[in-house]
Amino acid sequence: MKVQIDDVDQKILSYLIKNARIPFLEIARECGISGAAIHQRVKKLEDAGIIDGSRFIVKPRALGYEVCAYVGIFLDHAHQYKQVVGRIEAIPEIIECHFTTGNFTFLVKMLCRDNQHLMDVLINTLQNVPGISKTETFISLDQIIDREIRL
Amino acid sequence: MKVQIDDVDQKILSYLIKNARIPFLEIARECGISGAAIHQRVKKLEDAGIIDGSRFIVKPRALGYEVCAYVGIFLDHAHQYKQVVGRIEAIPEIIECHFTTGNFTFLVKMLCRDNQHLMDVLINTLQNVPGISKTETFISLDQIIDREIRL
DNA sequence: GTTGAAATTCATCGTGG
DNA sequence: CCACGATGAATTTCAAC
Repeated sequence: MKVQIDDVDQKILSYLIKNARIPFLEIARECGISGAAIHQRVKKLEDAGIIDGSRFIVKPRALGYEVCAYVGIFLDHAHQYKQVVGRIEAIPEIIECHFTTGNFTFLVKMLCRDNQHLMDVLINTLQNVPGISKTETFISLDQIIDREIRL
Repeated sequence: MKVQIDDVDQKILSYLIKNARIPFLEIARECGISGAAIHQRVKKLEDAGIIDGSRFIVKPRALGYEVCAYVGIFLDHAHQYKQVVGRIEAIPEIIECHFTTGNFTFLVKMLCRDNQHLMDVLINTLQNVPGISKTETFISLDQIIDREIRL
């Protein structure tokens, strides 16, 4: 699972991380090697699992999702982990879920249309999951940074 | 800043969110309209700021980043907000930063190579920022969900 | 908003150094 | 690992409906 990444791979990734639709030939010109070589390296990186697909980034606001919140989740008992994970996965408003050290068992990131919607998910969905004892909500009033790892 | 998105736009976005490199012509065939129409609609969505670029997703682990952590940041005084933001932006390990309600002033997401690296950022970088009084760290032992909004 | 066709550019294979 | 060359496909533009 450990794959060697050289400088050229890094350079390729640094372009693709910023713009998934950049033509391979443009990267090739920047790197001074042929398009076929870029093609092969990208394929290698994909096969190795280093690249995990690509995505267009859509602003949640534009789709009517005005509220972003993090929710810390407490469990009654640790052994309810699996069932709770299953229930959480079924909640579409949750776009990230981490199993964390510290006070919470889970820390999840949610996108909701408005505060009413957020409350609905908290009260009617999350708190109804067997095993979840309580939650702690942090509403993101402003997302100041959102970027990829620096290569 | 409010733009109308119809069903076709939604369908286009639903494809591009999952795979930024899918050919527009393939989307065109699925939607039953011409490739040129897809091209123009995507351009419209980009110009309207609904689409905020595209990215290849790279697994942090593959690049040697083994540790993902969320850190809650407390400030001495609220008016130090601006300076602290500036300092936080300069920390490359921080890939997200939210201004949040609740106990913390900021909640940031960090990627570090290992626990040693994490500790270094916490002690030598974050705690050295004037205005930051203390921090609370949640290490993500497992990221269970990572997805885009459901369209 | 949409189409269809044209010109350009690209992705993706070989084969071979 | 890489370059080259060929071909089929995709992108992009534009006139026109």
